Amino acid sequence: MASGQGRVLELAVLGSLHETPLHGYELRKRLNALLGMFRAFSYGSLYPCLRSLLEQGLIVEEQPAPAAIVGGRSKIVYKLTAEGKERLQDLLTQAGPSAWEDESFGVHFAFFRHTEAEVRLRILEGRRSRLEERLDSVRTALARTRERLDSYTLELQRHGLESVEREVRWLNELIATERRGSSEEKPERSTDE
Amino acid sequence: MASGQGRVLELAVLGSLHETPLHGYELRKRLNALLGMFRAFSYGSLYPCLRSLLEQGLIVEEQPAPAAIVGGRSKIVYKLTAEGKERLQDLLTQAGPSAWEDESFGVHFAFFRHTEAEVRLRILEGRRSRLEERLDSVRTALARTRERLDSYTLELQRHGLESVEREVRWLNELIATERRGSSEEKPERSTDE
DNA sequence: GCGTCGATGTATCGAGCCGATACATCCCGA
DNA sequence: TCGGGATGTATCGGCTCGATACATCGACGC
Repeated sequence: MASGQGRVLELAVLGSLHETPLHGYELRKRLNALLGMFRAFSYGSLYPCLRSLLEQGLIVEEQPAPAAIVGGRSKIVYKLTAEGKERLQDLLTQAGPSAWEDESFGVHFAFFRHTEAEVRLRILEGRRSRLEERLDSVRTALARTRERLDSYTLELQRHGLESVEREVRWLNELIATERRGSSEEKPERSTDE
Repeated sequence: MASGQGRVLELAVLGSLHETPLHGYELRKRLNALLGMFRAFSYGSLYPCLRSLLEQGLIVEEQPAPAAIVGGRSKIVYKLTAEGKERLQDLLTQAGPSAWEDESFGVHFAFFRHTEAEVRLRILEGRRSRLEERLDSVRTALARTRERLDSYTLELQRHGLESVEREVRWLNELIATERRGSSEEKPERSTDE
């Protein structure tokens, strides 16, 4: 049973197949290119997820033209079904913790183009408060134990704190841009799809 | 069978117990405080790891004085054995990929105080080249697909790249400091321990 | 005295995910 | 013609997390 709770791969796959039908190998390449430094899914996750999506009827194996079979190597091309598109819309509407935790935020963000402005804003804000929560708790813990820590640990803490503070600042800019955009007009999506 | 390959928790536990004997709950709190934003181990990892370390004879349950039992709640305090200390020394000497991958680097760094200068340098440099590898591969992939990406994805890529570049710069500073330090003297550790 | 609530404390289970691996085909250059 | 590298599908072992269950302690109000 693959991706029961961790819908994040499910979203990633559905979102990718929404653009164009793909087979596993190519799908993984695109996914990892799409997510860059944030995540890299492995086959051990991808194939079980594809099977699960098949069983749920959210995707189907596409029948290529016979000519294509003769020339090419055997590959299984998956495409979205109508139900799959519905589910994708569902997932894109989610604006709870499952959208802004570490593992999932990047994927949701990568498909923001297909997400409503209001949902985008809530995800961004949710992620920001999540990070600020952590910042608080780490800063508190640090204040209590600062004297007991050596210089390496201190440096590690400092660096960790700084990166997260930087990410919060990044989110602030994004949120400001979103607000500016949504008060005037839809932040123009290019002419794809 | 817990922590068979992923010695990272093993190192974290052994390293913490080296300072002072601890029970599970307190151990976890200290560990997570030590690692700050980098990692947060859960009981689902910690307890199996403790059991495994017990079986290997690297730690033992400490017998508290009877008086302590009467007053306190039942808790199981673990302390390092001689073999445990040996193993810790072993782990601190490791300077391979297992020391500089994402999941483990933070832990190794957090115990740099107990690590030889030469090993520290090799871990730092290993981590740096690991990150530069990833930077290369993502930048290459990005160059090939830049036109097909929307502005959100592009922003995600840009941010991801920037954070990692920043981490490389951080490593550069640390490496420079290490070299300066080791050519003159041990980079003074405060009077703890 | 009594309830109860949050922190302390030990422990396990289900499920997701990764890394390694196996296996097969295609294409290109030596 | 032979081998190596990219393409392609698929699984297995094992680690880790999040949720959860259970129990006790101390402090608080009443």
